[in-house]
Amino acid sequence: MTKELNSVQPKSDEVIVVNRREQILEAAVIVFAEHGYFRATTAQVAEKVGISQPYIFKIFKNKEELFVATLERAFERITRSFKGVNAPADQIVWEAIRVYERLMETHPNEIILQVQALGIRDEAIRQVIRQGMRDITELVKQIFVTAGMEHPEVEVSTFMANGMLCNISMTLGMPELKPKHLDRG
Amino acid sequence: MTKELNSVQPKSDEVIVVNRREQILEAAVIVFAEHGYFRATTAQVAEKVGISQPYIFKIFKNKEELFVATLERAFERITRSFKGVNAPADQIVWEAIRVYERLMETHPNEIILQVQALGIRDEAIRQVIRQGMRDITELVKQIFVTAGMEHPEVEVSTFMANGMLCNISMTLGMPELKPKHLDRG
DNA sequence: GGGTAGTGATTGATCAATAAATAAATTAAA
DNA sequence: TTTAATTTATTTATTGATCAATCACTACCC
Repeated sequence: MTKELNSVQPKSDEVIVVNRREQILEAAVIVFAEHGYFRATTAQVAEKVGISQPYIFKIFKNKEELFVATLERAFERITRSFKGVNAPADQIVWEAIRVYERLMETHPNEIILQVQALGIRDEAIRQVIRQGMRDITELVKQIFVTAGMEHPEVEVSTFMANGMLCNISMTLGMPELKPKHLDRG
Repeated sequence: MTKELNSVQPKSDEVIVVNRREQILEAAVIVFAEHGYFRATTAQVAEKVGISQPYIFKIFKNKEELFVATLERAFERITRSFKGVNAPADQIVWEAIRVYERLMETHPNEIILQVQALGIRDEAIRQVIRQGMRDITELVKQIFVTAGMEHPEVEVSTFMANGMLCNISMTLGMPELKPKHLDRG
């Protein structure tokens, strides 16, 4: 049922040292997205990696820190994706949408993770998501301004709102909730 | 610290029978909004009502059912608020926004509850929030159509997107995230 | 023989949920 | 109209599970 993720073939005698931290994060994203932060157990994450449950705590101080790390990773991927975006003013929004849509296809679990995090009341997690939202907003604004857009503030806000509705639509499994703009130009 | 909510003054000999179910729901909204569904304990809810913890389970089958009830209550309040909305096509959106903004002021905890619920992976809760979203979307659409609006589908979608961003802005305590439309017409 | 990578066994808290008992109120009987 | 019976409201005490986190140990490599 739960497939291990660390299926690494050592080439002859050369031992491939996989990064345990990365492996754990990779598994954690999946487990957290499926069961939610609180229902997910460190044992499930460990099982998916193929290590013992206590070993998680050799690498992450506690469960919260593990979740924070997965969340930060998710936000970093978003900002990294947006960093390269560049287009003339009349195309920049569609370009940004395109980039984000691809991200949602390739890393749906990270999107789910973020929607989860919106509702978590633990302060450490709230801080991460606040910072993440700030970073994305600022970055998108910078992109829109650079493209020479008319009303960047309003456009950024609209972009964030529709992006959020996209996330929620996906997390809830309600495709009918997706923003209607996106249907056709 | 945690103030009891059932401070009811019986008028002379006339005994005012307060509805325990309602009292519990009232307390639950507060406790859930503050700590989140999973961290909130039934003991905290009970303490706030001024009853014993096990008594909660005489009225609600389990914790999940209690949460579902609070969530349904929150959604009902939203739909009830929108039910009466009516205005000409060029004012209907602002009217809907006005109504929703008042709701956010009077019942912020119910909004927080909904944002929380977006990320919860338990199937019973997901169903409630899916239905709630469907109900609101449909109702807003009906209002917009009745007002004789040009592109109701797109407008409803935009309304939902900005509404969600509002909710998130509130839940995260990030006023700067609020939709920029709302600043001025 | 010390460092790195890892495991098995265990514990200590936390809570939802149950069960058994009690008090209070309401109805019925005498 | 007092009292007995019965139902309703509520509590105390307890349990049973679940898990994050710790500790003490092993195996391997340089």
